[in-house]
Amino acid sequence: MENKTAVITLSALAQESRLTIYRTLVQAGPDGMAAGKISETTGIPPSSLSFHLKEMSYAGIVNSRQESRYIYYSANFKVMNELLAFLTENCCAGVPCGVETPCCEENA
Amino acid sequence: MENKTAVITLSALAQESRLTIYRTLVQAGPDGMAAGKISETTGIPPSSLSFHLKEMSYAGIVNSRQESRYIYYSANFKVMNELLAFLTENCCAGVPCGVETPCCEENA
DNA sequence: TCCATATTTCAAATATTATTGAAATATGGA
DNA sequence: TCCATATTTCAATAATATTTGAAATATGGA
Repeated sequence: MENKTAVITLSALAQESRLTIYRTLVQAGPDGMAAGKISETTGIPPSSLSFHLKEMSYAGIVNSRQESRYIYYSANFKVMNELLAFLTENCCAGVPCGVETPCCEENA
Repeated sequence: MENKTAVITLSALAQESRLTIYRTLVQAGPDGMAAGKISETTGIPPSSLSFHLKEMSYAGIVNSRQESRYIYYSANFKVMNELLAFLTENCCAGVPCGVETPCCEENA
């Protein structure tokens, strides 16, 4: 991951509405949640929500799929893992240390 | 960590100059780097650098200490670990998975 | 096709953030 | 104290992001 890519990914999370949306989708799990339901759950008006989901899609932290009249959005764990790896890269200058941050390889 | 705190932490990283500064400090290691040297290394003018370091300090992702006429800034690994934990919280709805993201507990 | 509903786009206003030269402040050595 | 240098603050500008109602578009069922 490059610096610019990481900034785009981080920016997609560094905003209250979007972080709320992201965490709602993490909770919702791999099947995701329809846009209308996200709006209802978070209290974010549809047009604002759509704006933010577009940003998040562009950054790659969410995926979407259409199902009948609904569009389901879900968290993209693969991109999140890449971001975490980038942020901890060269951490401790290579010295091994104890912390382990498990994340969802299965849903990646 | 709360949603608002996480947004502040993420915002402190979600900007090209600041991510560059942060990664420079991660490379520099626990002893950190003097402000002037950071400016020189990254090409960010002193006044801009000062502005960004202030943001980063407020968010807690960097620490600083004065040494003679120099102020040394260093990455705060503890806060970064807390952020990573927050981002991966409830990941996979509790299902254990294989990815491990080691980070610097020793420098926390 | 027609309708109800789900979602997105548009547009305009508002709010927030970033940039940087110049001035101010702080520090320690001579 | 005086000077050289390190860093921050100020202030004005520029750039970017956020918000949301209304309108447009898309979808599938009747």
